[in-house]
Amino acid sequence: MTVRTRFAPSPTGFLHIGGARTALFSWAYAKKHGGQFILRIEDTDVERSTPAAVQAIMDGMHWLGLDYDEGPFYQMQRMDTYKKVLQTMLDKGTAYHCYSSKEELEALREAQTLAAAKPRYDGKWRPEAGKTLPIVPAGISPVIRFKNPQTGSVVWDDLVKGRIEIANAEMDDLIIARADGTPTYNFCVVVDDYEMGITQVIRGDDHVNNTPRQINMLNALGATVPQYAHLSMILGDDGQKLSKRHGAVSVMQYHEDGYLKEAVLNYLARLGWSHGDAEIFNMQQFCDWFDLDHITPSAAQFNTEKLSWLNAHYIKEANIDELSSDIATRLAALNIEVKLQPKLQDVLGLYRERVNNLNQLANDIAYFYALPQASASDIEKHITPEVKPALHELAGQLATIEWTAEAIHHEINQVVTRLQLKFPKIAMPLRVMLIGIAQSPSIDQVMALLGQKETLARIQTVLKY
RNA sequence: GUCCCCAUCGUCUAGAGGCCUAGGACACCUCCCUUUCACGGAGGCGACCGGGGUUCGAAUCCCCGUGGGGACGCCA
Repeated sequence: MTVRTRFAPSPTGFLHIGGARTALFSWAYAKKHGGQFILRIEDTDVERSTPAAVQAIMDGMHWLGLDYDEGPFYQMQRMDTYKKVLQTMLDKGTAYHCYSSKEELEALREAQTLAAAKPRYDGKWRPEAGKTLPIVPAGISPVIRFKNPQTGSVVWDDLVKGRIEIANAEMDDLIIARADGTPTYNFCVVVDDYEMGITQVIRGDDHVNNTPRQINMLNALGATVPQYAHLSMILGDDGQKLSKRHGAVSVMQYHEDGYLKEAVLNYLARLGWSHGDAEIFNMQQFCDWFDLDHITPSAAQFNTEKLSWLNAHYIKEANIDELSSDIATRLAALNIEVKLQPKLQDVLGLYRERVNNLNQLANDIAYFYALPQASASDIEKHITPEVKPALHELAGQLATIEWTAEAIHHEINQVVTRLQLKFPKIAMPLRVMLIGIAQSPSIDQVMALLGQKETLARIQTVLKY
């Protein structure tokens, strides 16, 4: 049987880090086994679902390169199918109409909670051999409930958590269609997983409790039960649960925040899954290695520092043209236009080794294309009266030489030696004058890239004071 | 409250009864490299939640605690 997995988000918000990892694992599992990965949009909650959220989710998946083989399928467009199945179940007696009102149910729940019992439906309208049902009230449209078995238990071997057994006595008859006739989540999932031939359901931990109900419905439908793999959740950097109010951000935010998708992907893959000591691997390797056996069943805390470490690695590895185009975009956002000289690729070649973030990279090299603004304290600290003569002398010499890093280095050495100064004594003020801060790569290389004319102009500007 | 799940360095994890004196990675600390800041290199610090079993032998299996999390909607 060919493997078919799916990612089934509800379009009520962006694709966050947890959803992205679920999608990644489902995707990788399908790839690993030469199967299909399906995208299904669970939009039956009309109130909260939005087209913008659908777009946001697809944008996130697209950025990460999580391509799907089938879909997107929208549940709202599959109503006919659901209604047909609903009718079949009603006919077969595995589902029934329930006329209990929302108010009635709420009161019931309240009473049960008060009595410290598990809130659940009391089975008032559940048909039973020899049982007389209440009189159907006029003018009330009923909901449809699934007739869940009341004895025995549901057992499945979770591919992540192992054997899980839940007693049917713990479950009540869940509503599978609302009063307005629209089917609900657990029912749609069952019908879809069945009809789409899903073989492995890989989803979040929070669905563990839905699984036995879904298995019961699958059985009622005479369907093959897929395998289930429940992924534990991802906690925020602070160990707290991620929520809209606290720390949950779109994966696209990582793009904006200067992370390469390769880093995010590698990080996510390694969060809750491992392959021996492997830390750095590309998606091809990940798909080759991926298995459900090595997923940790416990929750994992997100660690931005490790993500940054991976980001640094992938910035070094990145294709230089792709990196350039990314950085040019970020510079544009800073209102800095990349000029022809120095070539952005060359500048990046000098800088990419030292950073772990693309925004930082753009920011660090901005001075090549825009005038830097040194702080008064840096100027005061480094451009002291005693080095000014040296700087003047150097400036004069630099105007005459061939403009290469070697020649510049040689020239600085000459001046330094002649005036009996330490190299940093002159390198630091040069940095402040040229770059605006006292930290940079090798100053001679920076100057070589900046160009003779620009370098001298910047030096003169400062020395005039 | 009921049910379900989880538990190894600060963090991500390796670990399938002897390869464990518990390994790797991030972070941190020290040193080296050095023209500053980084990068890089070499070291270091640092964990099996507690208690009972089972066994010749337990991080690993079982039970009980404890702690954390999840579910209990005409949400998904």
